[in-house]
Amino acid sequence: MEYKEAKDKFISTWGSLGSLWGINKAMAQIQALLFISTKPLSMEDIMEELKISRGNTSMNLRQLMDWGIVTKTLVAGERKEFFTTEKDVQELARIVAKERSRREIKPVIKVLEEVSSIKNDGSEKTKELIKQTKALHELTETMDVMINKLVDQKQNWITKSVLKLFK
Amino acid sequence: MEYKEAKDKFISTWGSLGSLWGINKAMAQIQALLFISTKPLSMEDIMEELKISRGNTSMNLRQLMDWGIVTKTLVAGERKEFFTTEKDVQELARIVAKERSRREIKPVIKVLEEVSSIKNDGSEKTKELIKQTKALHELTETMDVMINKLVDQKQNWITKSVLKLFK
DNA sequence: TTAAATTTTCAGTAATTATTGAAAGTTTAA
DNA sequence: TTAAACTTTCAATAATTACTGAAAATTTAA
Repeated sequence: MEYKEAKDKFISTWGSLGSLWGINKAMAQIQALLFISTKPLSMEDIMEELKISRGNTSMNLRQLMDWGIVTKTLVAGERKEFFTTEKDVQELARIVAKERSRREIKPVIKVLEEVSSIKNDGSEKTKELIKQTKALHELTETMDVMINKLVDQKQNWITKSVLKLFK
Repeated sequence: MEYKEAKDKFISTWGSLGSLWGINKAMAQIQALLFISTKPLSMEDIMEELKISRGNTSMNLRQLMDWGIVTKTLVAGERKEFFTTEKDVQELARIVAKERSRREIKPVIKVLEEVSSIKNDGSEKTKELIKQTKALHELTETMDVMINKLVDQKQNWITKSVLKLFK
């Protein structure tokens, strides 16, 4: 496999994976492109490389910046803006985990809390609703705590401390 | 908040969350409904409760069974089929984690392996592609191993052994 | 200032994904 | 057997989501 083929394969695979972890294809592909680029890319570069429109590029870059994954960089002597992505995979994982916790898990926890604390009128179905949503609440919260603690361990958290636990 | 409101809130929240972790709304809502039901439900019950068509119900129940989350159960004296979902949240989490690993993570790992092992022609961009996809490969594989090990710990894996690690 | 370069916004459209409903298929009781 | 009860399939359609392209807005060089 040559460079071009490998690159395209990486970008398209990462792109379709993106839609699974909650971001759209273009957003994931832009990130992938920046991730393997040796230098900052302009909007033109990205549009051309991925064959997507200016508007699409602009909107998705904005979202990536909202996530904190991509940043604008100045290139000496150039008027237009250039973009780079976080290059360290572990830092990337930390950012994604934090954002997903904030955007998705926290709101669900809130609803589960509300639902599981309704008044128990003694009926079978109310008891079951309370019991099951409580269990779900506990699980979700524990996972959320785990994720956040995990990603707070800056140095080699995965390879060092966690893996050996489950040898 | 009364039972009906709490139930609806739970089902709709779980439904919209579903689309985030890779299954569609109807599928997630059916699972949610079964999860808080005190008895097995028939297709009619589900259709009526969620106001969805027979076809939709049938297809999504099938998918839930493919995932191993929902099972058919016989109800004495009844001709039609009834359905139940796994009621234990931890078992549920294990099933979901395993399935996601198999369906999503494993294929990505395969591509990352391929891409990161292309011939190094010595150019900057090839070196960067190899370096970055290798890092991603390592991270993804480690996370996958973690998830699978985690969910193999049957008893109280989360609350007992993991949480205290990150106190 | 101003006008060229660049980016953003957004209405319209395209592409994708989910849902319906009815016909075809299957199962079961008698 | 057969016919009623029930389930599945799938073409048609609806709903949702993504993308385009051009006009409006912003930035910068002179």
